[in-house]
Amino acid sequence: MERLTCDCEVIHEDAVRKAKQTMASREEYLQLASLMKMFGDGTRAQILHVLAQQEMCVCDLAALLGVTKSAVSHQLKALRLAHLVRFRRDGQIVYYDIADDHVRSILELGFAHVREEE
Amino acid sequence: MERLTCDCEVIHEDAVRKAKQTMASREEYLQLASLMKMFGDGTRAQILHVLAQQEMCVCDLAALLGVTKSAVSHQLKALRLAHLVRFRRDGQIVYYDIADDHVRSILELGFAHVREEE
DNA sequence: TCAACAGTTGAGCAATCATTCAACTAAAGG
DNA sequence: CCTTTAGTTGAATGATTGCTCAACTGTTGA
Repeated sequence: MERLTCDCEVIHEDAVRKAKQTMASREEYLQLASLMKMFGDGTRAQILHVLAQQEMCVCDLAALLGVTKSAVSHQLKALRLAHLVRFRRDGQIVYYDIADDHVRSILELGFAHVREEE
Repeated sequence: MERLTCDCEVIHEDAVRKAKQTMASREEYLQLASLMKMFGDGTRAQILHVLAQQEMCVCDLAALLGVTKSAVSHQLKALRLAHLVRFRRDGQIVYYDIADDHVRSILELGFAHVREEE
């Protein structure tokens, strides 16, 4: 009745109690996950890495990555909603770039990890 | 014929050329994405954050997160394959903890970003 | 005013994914 | 041995997701 999701008792009560104190809220973990999810796709990772070095328009990004403008635009929208990229319009052309330096730092750490392991 | 995926010409050839030089390989972006994907789920983010502070067994993790042992075990397997967690066995009990400090750094940066924005 | 082009959007589809359930392995204790 | 318990695994399922297609917006230049 009181525990629907776990079929076993807590084994180390003190460890669980201690963990509960340092643990963040479920809300925060979901926000963190949403953020990290933006880096968790090959196309988006590539877009972010390119934009971390220079601003670029949708059409050039599409040509660079070898995907349709539509696909890039969809991903850019997701990145925009996550506040990871900014954009400015110049005539018909929309230029995107990285919104803040956290993004660059996270990318660097990620690459460092990937390149170290085997 | 030569461009199947983009219905527009490259607008800024120099920008594209420059980007191509600093760009990593598709392989590397996919590896980066695989890594970041591990942080991109609420349950896994929570597991990683808890394990970043103390080792813990599967059963306690399940009770702490309010999910089944099976769910935790599946996620731990994914984290293991990504080399983000280690484990040791003591009798029937398996203790997990974070594999290296990169994980802690990435978590910290992520949390910093989440807590700053609005 | 209208044709052309950069970009956006939404529906639809295939693929991926997180969880549950049930069956399984492995270790401990009687 | 045999039972119990911690943990793993694989199949099944419902939800998410990334892409494509086609239709649309908005700006430019004739």
